[in-house]
Amino acid sequence: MVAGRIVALRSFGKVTFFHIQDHSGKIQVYAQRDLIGPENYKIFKKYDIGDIVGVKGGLFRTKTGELTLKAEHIELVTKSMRPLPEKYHGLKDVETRYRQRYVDLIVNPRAREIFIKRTKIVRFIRNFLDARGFMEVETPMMQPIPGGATARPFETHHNALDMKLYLRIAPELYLKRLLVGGFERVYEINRNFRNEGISTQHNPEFTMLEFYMAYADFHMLMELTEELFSRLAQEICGSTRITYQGQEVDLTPPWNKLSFYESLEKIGGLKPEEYQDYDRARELVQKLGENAQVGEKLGKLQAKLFDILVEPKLVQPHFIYHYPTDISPLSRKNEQDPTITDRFELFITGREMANAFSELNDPFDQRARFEEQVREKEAGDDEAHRMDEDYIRALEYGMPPAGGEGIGIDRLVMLLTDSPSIREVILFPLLRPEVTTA
RNA sequence: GGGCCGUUAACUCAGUCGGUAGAGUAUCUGCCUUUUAAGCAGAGAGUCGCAGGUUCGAUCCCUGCACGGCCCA
Repeated sequence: MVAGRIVALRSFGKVTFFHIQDHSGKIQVYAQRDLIGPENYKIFKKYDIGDIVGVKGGLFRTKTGELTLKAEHIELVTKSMRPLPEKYHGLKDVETRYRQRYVDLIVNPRAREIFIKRTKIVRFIRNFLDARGFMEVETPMMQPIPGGATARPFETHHNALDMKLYLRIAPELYLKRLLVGGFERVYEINRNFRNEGISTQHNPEFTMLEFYMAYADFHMLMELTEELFSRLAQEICGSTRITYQGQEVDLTPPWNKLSFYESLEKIGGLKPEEYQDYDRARELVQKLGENAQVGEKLGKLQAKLFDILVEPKLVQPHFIYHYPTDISPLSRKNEQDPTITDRFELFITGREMANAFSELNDPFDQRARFEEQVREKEAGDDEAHRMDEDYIRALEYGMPPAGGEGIGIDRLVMLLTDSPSIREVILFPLLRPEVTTA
């Protein structure tokens, strides 16, 4: 007995060909009146495209050579009350595809394929990390202090405790508490929530991998990242050279490495005095059409210059390292130059794919960084990091030196499935509610 | 938040220089025992996104709104 949904139907009176589809694919069925009986055939003729049927019978090859099930018995399993979209053009309307993903999945093989690959990618990452002694954990999604990133959180309220809670913007500070607790290699793959705009690259809830590795530093993480991405590409796309939206992307290691300042010069075309002089940097940001607040830190201005002048040009994989300390409140300072940190970001196809650093484990420095962030928040930056006394207390017990990294799973899936929009790789992307009546 | 584009049958799309709409698919009926976008003949199916305005008359022109897409901030 084979069961599946009828997705195509060609009837010739006393004989009918149709295709049924299940999770594994499609197969043609041949139904002959004389074989299943005139009464049953009459009932069968009432079935429509979209109905789910069960078929019993043996296999044979038709004239055209297609492997086909010769039905001895057919029964209706589930009746479809709504017609499926047209067989030839399929369902194209993107709004309907996202709102009624169930229909999209029935009729568009490409949609099915993306989500199957997504599952494979996540499974591969888990295996990759598990094989290296990492332990998958779950940390709070609802947090009293939303930390670990600079972003606006969603707020909610717990009635019984009468307290404000936030949906997490990152799991980072909890994962590092686990390093303190002695779990030396931990990771979490789960949702983060950021109360920001929606675009082809942003959904308010998105999936993030974060992992932390005691006694590792950011150099080791670069190697690990190269290995993870190149092996993933090999596994999912069959090659480390892939195509994204018509551009060739070569993920074969080793990848390009440039310091943040080098990238401003070599790729952004700036001279040191243009980005190191506060007033000139601010002027340049404004000239490029970005707003620059009065009290904004130099690092922040430099990051804006980077976003405009450098990031879009990083199509091939690039590690950009040594980010300004101003904009890296959780990263360990560089030994030689305390104005920069031992942090890198990975860019591919002009997009940030990963963010990693040697973790700041000095409680005194961490307190000073938080205090600086609080000052910025008071000065009007509502994305600045908040003070987290318990996190500092945890560091005071001693956190082993460690490297930590975050990788945006949605963007990674976009890259590996050649998808132009994040909504193509999220089963149910956020949309405004439908007005309708359907 | 700004700009541009879209919204017509369940789906994919035409269309009306302003006179209340068509095709193919799907559905229903009839014919058809190897088809695969099967074929032939016929039928039903639309608050032309919503609300105003202009007009004798608006799906079409104007304004606003909603939803969506792309780009920008």
